[in-house]
Amino acid sequence: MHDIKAIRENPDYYDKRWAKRGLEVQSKKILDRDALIRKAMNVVQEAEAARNKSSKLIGQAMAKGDKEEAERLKAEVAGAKNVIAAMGAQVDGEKAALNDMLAALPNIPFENVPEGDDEDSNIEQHKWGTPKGYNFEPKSHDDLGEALGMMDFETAAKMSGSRFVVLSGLLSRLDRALAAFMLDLQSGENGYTETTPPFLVWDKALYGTGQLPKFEEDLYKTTAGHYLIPTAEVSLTNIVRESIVDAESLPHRYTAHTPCFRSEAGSAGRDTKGMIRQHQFNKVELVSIVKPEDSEAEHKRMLGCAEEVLKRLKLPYRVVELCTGDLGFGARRTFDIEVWLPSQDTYREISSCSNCGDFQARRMNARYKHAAKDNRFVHTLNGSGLAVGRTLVAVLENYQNEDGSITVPDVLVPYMGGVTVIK
RNA sequence: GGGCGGGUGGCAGAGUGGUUGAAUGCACCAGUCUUGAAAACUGGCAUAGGUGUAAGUCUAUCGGGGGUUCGAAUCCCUCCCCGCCCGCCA
Repeated sequence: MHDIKAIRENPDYYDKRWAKRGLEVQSKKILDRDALIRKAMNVVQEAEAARNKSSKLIGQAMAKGDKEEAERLKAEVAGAKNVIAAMGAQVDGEKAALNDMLAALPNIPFENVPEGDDEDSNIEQHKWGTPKGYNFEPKSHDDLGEALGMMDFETAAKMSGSRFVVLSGLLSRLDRALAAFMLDLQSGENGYTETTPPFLVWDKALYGTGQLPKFEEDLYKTTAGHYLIPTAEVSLTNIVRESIVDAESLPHRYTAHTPCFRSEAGSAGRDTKGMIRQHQFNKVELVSIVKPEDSEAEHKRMLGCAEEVLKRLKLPYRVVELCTGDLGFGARRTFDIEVWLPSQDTYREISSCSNCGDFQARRMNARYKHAAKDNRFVHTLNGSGLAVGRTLVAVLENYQNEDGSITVPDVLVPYMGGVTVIK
């Protein structure tokens, strides 16, 4: 959510930053509506003040037994109420319309974010590791998994349709091993508090993190009215919603291993093969709640925490900073981590670390006590640490052997019960 | 799912239609006293918004929404949450 006061004071700045994300001028219609609301509100409030004043006098007149005066005042109040009802309805309607406008506008990028229209303008920050050469044609993860008899898309399709998979045996175990390894790293060494949050949330929680109201079609909704979380970012960030936390308690760092549910509306035909794009996948998420002055440093730290997973798995990757045109709705700055996939001969996204500034905090009213009588909005950050399904894909492809077996990365062997090769 | 009881300021807890934005206690802030602290005493202490250079002033808010009334924390409806009992159930 955007600060209407800030827009009033500096409309050009907002328009310029929104323009970087490909939006037309917004401030004019926002401020026109805002002015209209304030004008109408004045009328309503004056009528309300008159009503309150007369009502109190009625009480006094009644106490004195002055029926005539009371009746006269009642007529006054009735007049005021007509104004309140008519103008009040207009104010409510305009306020809702303004709120809808603001809620649908994306966050504004930080000044230091590279400019550009789309992913072609993203900037590679650094690379780690070197893709190893193969003296055979590397297979795709789904070919490998199916050949092993441990990755079954057809069976999943029978019960759930496309974009689902049944893992079994050692691949199922590998999925669990990866998640456990990531959780141990993030909670044990990196200081994130391990959390088991709800997977079903209300609309207001999704509104808080920015998935609603604009992206409802990407979500699954239950008959009871809950939504399935598309990422644990929703559950973990909403931990601080509608609260005022002590400044000394910051930063808060949370991690959780959860399934994520995405309808993938609009991505028909993309990545239809394999496990890259599923309706349901597991992810270990990282969320930080920090003071505004700490969010840039925390962002770098979080990126490092996510990178560490790939380093220990010895998977080659690169880090890309998203340009203004490629930023997600709620983000002010984002680093993507892309892992090397030999079968595709390219890097594919496996993590996205975003600093949302106070954007989500405003939407969910999450503040910290800066000083007595001075509560300020926190900054929120989220990142994948990592997407488990895509990490499994990367392990299969990068650790494949010519005979179709998979060598288990050293750090995962203890989590695999000592198994060193999947065959 | 059924029944009963609750939801009031940072916390505890009064308040069942008329200067109640809300008693009281605790916590917190400032001051007096003290070498310092504690205790005691004095004062202050909710949030959001409109308006104003400012002092100020006005409006809204007692879980959310709606209603009754000249007037609602108080009455009615509805939803949510918490507690207890029953039923069902991993």
